[in-house]
Amino acid sequence: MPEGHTIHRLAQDYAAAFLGTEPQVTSPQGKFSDAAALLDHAELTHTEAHGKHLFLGFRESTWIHIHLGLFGKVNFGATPAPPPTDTVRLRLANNTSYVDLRGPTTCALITDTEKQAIHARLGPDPLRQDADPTTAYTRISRSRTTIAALLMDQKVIAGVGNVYRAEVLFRHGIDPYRLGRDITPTEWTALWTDLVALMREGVRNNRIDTVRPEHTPEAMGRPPRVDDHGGEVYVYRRANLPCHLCGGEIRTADLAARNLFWCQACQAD
DNA sequence: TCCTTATGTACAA
DNA sequence: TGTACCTAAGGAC
Repeated sequence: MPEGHTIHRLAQDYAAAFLGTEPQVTSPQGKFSDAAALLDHAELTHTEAHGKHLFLGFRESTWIHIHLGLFGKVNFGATPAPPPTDTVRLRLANNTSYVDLRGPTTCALITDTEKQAIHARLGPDPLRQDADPTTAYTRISRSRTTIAALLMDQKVIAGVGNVYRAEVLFRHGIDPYRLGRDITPTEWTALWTDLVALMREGVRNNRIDTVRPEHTPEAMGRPPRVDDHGGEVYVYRRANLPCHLCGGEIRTADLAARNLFWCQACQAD
Protein backbone atom coordinates (compact mmCIF):
# COMPACT_ATOMS: atom_id res chain seq x y z
CA MET A 1 0.00 0.00 0.00
CA PRO A 2 2.56 2.55 -1.01
CA GLU A 3 1.40 6.04 -0.14
CA GLY A 4 3.47 8.25 2.14
CA HIS A 5 2.16 6.74 5.36
CA THR A 6 3.42 3.31 4.27
CA ILE A 7 6.91 4.61 3.63
CA HIS A 8 7.15 6.42 6.96
CA ARG A 9 5.97 3.28 8.67
CA LEU A 10 8.63 1.30 6.83
CA ALA A 11 11.31 3.76 7.98
CA GLN A 12 10.19 3.07 11.56
CA ASP A 13 10.03 -0.67 11.04
CA TYR A 14 13.45 -0.91 9.39
CA ALA A 15 14.87 1.10 12.30
CA ALA A 16 13.17 -1.05 14.94
CA ALA A 17 14.58 -4.24 13.47
CA PHE A 18 18.00 -3.17 12.17
CA LEU A 19 19.18 0.24 13.43
CA GLY A 20 22.57 -0.02 15.13
CA THR A 21 23.13 -3.52 13.84
CA GLU A 22 25.31 -4.79 11.01
CA PRO A 23 22.96 -6.92 8.95
CA GLN A 24 23.77 -9.28 6.20
CA VAL A 25 22.79 -7.51 2.96
CA THR A 26 21.96 -9.60 -0.09
CA SER A 27 20.12 -9.36 -3.38
CA PRO A 28 18.82 -12.86 -4.11
CA GLN A 29 17.27 -11.66 -7.34
CA GLY A 30 20.64 -10.26 -8.47
CA LYS A 31 19.70 -6.76 -9.63
CA PHE A 32 21.26 -5.15 -6.55
CA SER A 33 24.09 -7.62 -5.95
CA ASP A 34 27.07 -5.30 -6.43
CA ALA A 35 25.71 -2.68 -4.05
CA ALA A 36 24.62 -5.32 -1.55
CA ALA A 37 28.16 -6.68 -1.45
CA LEU A 38 29.48 -3.21 -0.61
CA LEU A 39 27.08 -2.85 2.33
CA ASP A 40 27.19 -6.39 3.65
CA HIS A 41 27.67 -6.23 7.45
CA ALA A 42 27.86 -2.43 7.46
CA GLU A 43 26.05 -0.70 10.33
CA LEU A 44 22.59 0.69 9.58
CA THR A 45 22.83 4.20 11.04
CA HIS A 46 19.73 6.03 9.72
CA THR A 47 16.32 5.43 8.23
CA GLU A 48 14.29 8.25 6.78
CA ALA A 49 11.24 8.88 4.60
CA HIS A 50 10.27 11.83 2.44
CA GLY A 51 6.99 11.37 0.64
CA LYS A 52 7.10 7.97 -1.03
CA HIS A 53 10.90 7.79 -0.94
CA LEU A 54 12.66 5.64 1.66
CA PHE A 55 16.32 6.06 2.61
CA LEU A 56 18.39 3.52 4.52
CA GLY A 57 21.67 5.01 5.74
CA PHE A 58 24.75 2.88 6.29
CA ARG A 59 28.04 3.88 7.95
CA GLU A 60 26.76 7.48 8.33
CA SER A 61 27.51 8.10 4.66
CA THR A 62 25.99 5.74 2.11
CA TRP A 63 22.30 5.42 1.36
CA ILE A 64 20.02 2.91 -0.23
CA HIS A 65 17.28 4.83 -2.01
CA ILE A 66 14.07 2.82 -2.27
CA HIS A 67 10.87 3.72 -4.08
CA LEU A 68 8.16 1.07 -4.10
CA GLY A 69 6.32 2.36 -7.14
CA LEU A 70 2.97 0.76 -7.69
CA PHE A 71 3.94 -2.85 -7.01
CA GLY A 72 6.76 -2.77 -4.49
CA LYS A 73 6.27 -4.71 -1.28
CA VAL A 74 8.23 -5.16 1.93
CA ASN A 75 7.92 -8.13 4.22
CA PHE A 76 9.42 -8.37 7.72
CA GLY A 77 9.90 -11.58 9.66
CA ALA A 78 11.76 -13.18 12.52
CA THR A 79 14.81 -15.35 12.00
CA PRO A 80 15.41 -17.90 10.77
CA ALA A 81 14.67 -16.34 7.40
CA PRO A 82 13.15 -18.69 4.84
CA PRO A 83 15.03 -19.23 1.58
CA PRO A 84 14.40 -16.12 -0.54
CA THR A 85 12.21 -16.41 -3.59
CA ASP A 86 13.65 -15.27 -6.91
CA THR A 87 11.90 -11.89 -6.82
CA VAL A 88 13.59 -10.61 -3.65
CA ARG A 89 15.58 -7.54 -4.71
CA LEU A 90 17.01 -6.79 -1.28
CA ARG A 91 17.19 -8.76 1.94
CA LEU A 92 18.55 -7.52 5.26
CA ALA A 93 19.08 -10.11 7.98
CA ASN A 94 20.53 -9.95 11.48
CA ASN A 95 20.35 -12.23 14.51
CA THR A 96 16.68 -11.58 15.15
CA SER A 97 15.00 -10.26 11.99
CA TYR A 98 14.95 -10.32 8.24
CA VAL A 99 13.22 -8.09 5.72
CA ASP A 100 12.58 -8.69 2.03
CA LEU A 101 11.98 -6.04 -0.63
CA ARG A 102 10.21 -7.06 -3.84
CA GLY A 103 9.24 -5.20 -6.99
CA PRO A 104 10.50 -1.69 -6.19
CA THR A 105 10.64 0.82 -8.97
CA THR A 106 13.91 2.10 -7.44
CA CYS A 107 16.51 0.40 -5.25
CA ALA A 108 19.82 2.16 -5.71
CA LEU A 109 22.98 3.11 -3.87
CA ILE A 110 23.29 6.89 -3.61
CA THR A 111 25.57 9.47 -2.01
CA ASP A 112 24.56 12.16 0.43
CA THR A 113 24.65 14.71 -2.39
CA GLU A 114 22.31 12.63 -4.53
CA LYS A 115 20.00 12.24 -1.56
CA GLN A 116 19.91 16.01 -1.08
CA ALA A 117 18.90 16.40 -4.73
CA ILE A 118 15.94 14.08 -4.19
CA HIS A 119 14.77 16.08 -1.17
CA ALA A 120 15.14 19.26 -3.21
CA ARG A 121 12.76 18.13 -5.92
CA LEU A 122 10.07 16.95 -3.49
CA GLY A 123 7.40 19.17 -2.00
CA PRO A 124 6.60 19.37 1.72
CA ASP A 125 5.59 16.08 3.31
CA PRO A 126 2.72 16.29 5.84
CA LEU A 127 4.47 13.59 7.87
CA ARG A 128 7.78 15.44 8.24
CA GLN A 129 8.60 17.97 10.95
CA ASP A 130 10.41 20.19 8.43
CA ALA A 131 7.36 20.52 6.15
CA ASP A 132 6.21 24.01 5.21
CA PRO A 133 2.70 23.95 3.73
CA THR A 134 3.00 27.50 2.42
CA THR A 135 5.52 26.42 -0.23
CA ALA A 136 2.88 24.01 -1.53
CA TYR A 137 0.19 26.67 -1.47
CA THR A 138 2.39 29.09 -3.37
CA ARG A 139 2.43 26.66 -6.29
CA ILE A 140 -1.22 25.66 -5.96
CA SER A 141 -2.51 29.21 -5.81
CA ARG A 142 -0.73 30.08 -9.07
CA SER A 143 -1.74 26.96 -10.95
CA ARG A 144 -4.31 26.40 -13.68
CA THR A 145 -4.06 22.65 -13.03
CA THR A 146 -6.86 20.87 -11.16
CA ILE A 147 -6.47 20.40 -7.43
CA ALA A 148 -6.83 16.64 -8.00
CA ALA A 149 -3.73 16.61 -10.21
CA LEU A 150 -1.79 18.99 -7.95
CA LEU A 151 -2.32 16.79 -4.89
CA MET A 152 -0.71 13.91 -6.79
CA ASP A 153 2.25 16.00 -7.95
CA GLN A 154 5.12 15.10 -5.63
CA LYS A 155 6.91 18.36 -6.42
CA VAL A 156 3.92 20.21 -4.93
CA ILE A 157 3.21 17.97 -1.93
CA ALA A 158 5.04 14.73 -1.14
CA GLY A 159 3.40 11.54 0.02
CA VAL A 160 -0.21 11.98 -1.07
CA GLY A 161 -1.39 9.22 -3.40
CA ASN A 162 -4.62 8.25 -5.09
CA VAL A 163 -6.42 7.25 -1.89
CA TYR A 164 -5.58 10.29 0.25
CA ARG A 165 -6.21 12.54 -2.77
CA ALA A 166 -9.73 11.25 -3.28
CA GLU A 167 -10.58 11.08 0.39
CA VAL A 168 -9.29 14.46 1.54
CA LEU A 169 -11.14 16.23 -1.29
CA PHE A 170 -14.32 14.45 -0.29
CA ARG A 171 -13.87 15.32 3.40
CA HIS A 172 -13.64 18.99 2.47
CA GLY A 173 -16.40 19.00 -0.13
CA ILE A 174 -14.02 20.18 -2.86
CA ASP A 175 -14.69 19.39 -6.52
CA PRO A 176 -11.59 17.54 -7.77
CA TYR A 177 -11.72 19.54 -11.01
CA ARG A 178 -11.46 22.88 -9.24
CA LEU A 179 -8.33 24.72 -10.35
CA GLY A 180 -5.47 25.22 -7.92
CA ARG A 181 -5.71 29.00 -8.20
CA ASP A 182 -9.32 28.82 -6.99
CA ILE A 183 -8.39 27.07 -3.74
CA THR A 184 -8.53 29.65 -0.93
CA PRO A 185 -5.86 29.91 1.77
CA THR A 186 -8.44 28.78 4.31
CA GLU A 187 -9.28 25.71 2.26
CA TRP A 188 -5.61 24.86 1.83
CA THR A 189 -4.94 25.17 5.56
CA ALA A 190 -7.84 22.84 6.24
CA LEU A 191 -6.70 20.31 3.61
CA TRP A 192 -3.13 20.31 4.90
CA THR A 193 -4.14 20.01 8.56
CA ASP A 194 -6.42 17.14 7.70
CA LEU A 195 -3.71 15.37 5.69
CA VAL A 196 -1.31 15.64 8.62
CA ALA A 197 -3.86 14.01 10.92
CA LEU A 198 -5.03 11.35 8.45
CA MET A 199 -1.53 10.36 7.41
CA ARG A 200 -0.26 10.19 10.99
CA GLU A 201 -3.09 7.84 11.77
CA GLY A 202 -2.17 5.93 8.62
CA VAL A 203 1.39 5.43 9.91
CA ARG A 204 0.08 4.31 13.29
CA ASN A 205 -2.41 1.81 11.88
CA ASN A 206 -0.53 0.94 8.70
CA ARG A 207 -3.67 1.49 6.64
CA ILE A 208 -5.81 4.32 5.35
CA ASP A 209 -8.98 5.15 7.25
CA THR A 210 -10.75 8.39 6.45
CA VAL A 211 -14.33 7.93 7.58
CA ARG A 212 -15.31 10.08 10.55
CA PRO A 213 -16.66 8.20 13.59
CA GLU A 214 -20.19 9.47 12.98
CA HIS A 215 -20.14 8.04 9.45
CA THR A 216 -18.81 4.56 10.12
CA PRO A 217 -20.95 1.62 9.03
CA GLU A 218 -21.99 0.97 12.63
CA ALA A 219 -22.97 4.59 13.23
CA MET A 220 -24.87 4.80 9.93
CA GLY A 221 -26.53 1.41 10.25
CA ARG A 222 -25.11 0.11 6.98
CA PRO A 223 -23.18 -3.10 6.28
CA PRO A 224 -19.40 -3.15 6.88
CA ARG A 225 -17.08 -2.31 3.99
CA VAL A 226 -16.49 -4.91 1.29
CA ASP A 227 -13.46 -3.37 -0.37
CA ASP A 228 -10.12 -5.06 0.21
CA HIS A 229 -7.74 -2.10 0.18
CA GLY A 230 -7.60 -2.30 3.95
CA GLY A 231 -9.34 0.75 5.37
CA GLU A 232 -12.69 2.46 5.63
CA VAL A 233 -13.12 5.21 3.04
CA TYR A 234 -15.78 7.50 1.57
CA VAL A 235 -15.14 7.34 -2.18
CA TYR A 236 -11.93 5.54 -3.15
CA ARG A 237 -12.76 2.55 -5.35
CA ARG A 238 -16.46 2.94 -4.58
CA ALA A 239 -17.52 3.75 -8.15
CA ASN A 240 -21.28 3.45 -8.72
CA LEU A 241 -21.92 2.71 -5.05
CA PRO A 242 -24.08 5.06 -2.96
CA CYS A 243 -22.32 7.93 -1.19
CA HIS A 244 -22.16 7.34 2.56
CA LEU A 245 -23.47 10.87 3.18
CA CYS A 246 -26.00 11.73 0.48
CA GLY A 247 -26.76 8.36 -1.12
CA GLY A 248 -25.86 9.65 -4.59
CA GLU A 249 -23.78 7.50 -6.89
CA ILE A 250 -20.00 7.83 -6.50
CA ARG A 251 -18.49 8.84 -9.83
CA THR A 252 -15.23 7.77 -11.39
CA ALA A 253 -13.12 9.20 -14.18
CA ASP A 254 -9.66 9.00 -15.69
CA LEU A 255 -7.45 11.87 -14.64
CA ALA A 256 -3.80 11.81 -15.77
CA ALA A 257 -3.92 8.02 -16.19
CA ARG A 258 -5.22 7.45 -12.65
CA ASN A 259 -8.65 6.61 -11.35
CA LEU A 260 -10.42 9.51 -9.74
CA PHE A 261 -13.39 8.97 -7.42
CA TRP A 262 -15.74 11.61 -6.07
CA CYS A 263 -19.33 12.43 -5.14
CA GLN A 264 -20.67 15.10 -7.44
CA ALA A 265 -23.36 16.16 -5.00
CA CYS A 266 -21.14 16.43 -1.91
CA GLN A 267 -18.22 17.96 -3.82
CA ALA A 268 -19.84 20.80 -5.68
CA ASP A 269 -18.28 24.24 -5.78
C1' DT B 1 -3.93 -20.69 -17.34
C1' DC B 2 -4.76 -16.31 -18.86
C1' DC B 3 -6.38 -11.64 -18.13
C1' DT B 4 -7.08 -7.58 -15.40
C1' DT B 5 -5.93 -4.57 -11.93
C1' DA B 6 -3.33 -1.82 -8.45
C1' DT B 7 -2.25 3.00 -3.09
C1' DG B 8 3.61 5.13 -8.91
C1' DT B 9 6.89 7.38 -11.78
C1' DA B 10 9.82 8.45 -15.80
C1' DC B 11 10.62 9.17 -20.33
C1' DA B 12 9.58 9.48 -25.39
C1' DA B 13 7.08 11.69 -28.95
C1' DT C 1 -0.63 11.52 -24.05
C1' DG C 2 1.05 7.05 -24.37
C1' DT C 3 4.00 3.48 -22.84
C1' DA C 4 7.30 0.92 -20.19
C1' DC C 5 8.65 -1.01 -15.84
C1' DC C 6 8.36 -3.77 -11.45
C1' DT C 7 4.94 -8.02 -8.80
C1' DA C 8 1.04 -10.60 -7.02
C1' DA C 9 -3.73 -11.39 -6.25
C1' DG C 10 -8.23 -12.36 -7.84
C1' DG C 11 -11.47 -13.59 -11.25
C1' DA C 12 -12.79 -15.47 -15.59
C1' DC C 13 -12.23 -19.44 -18.33
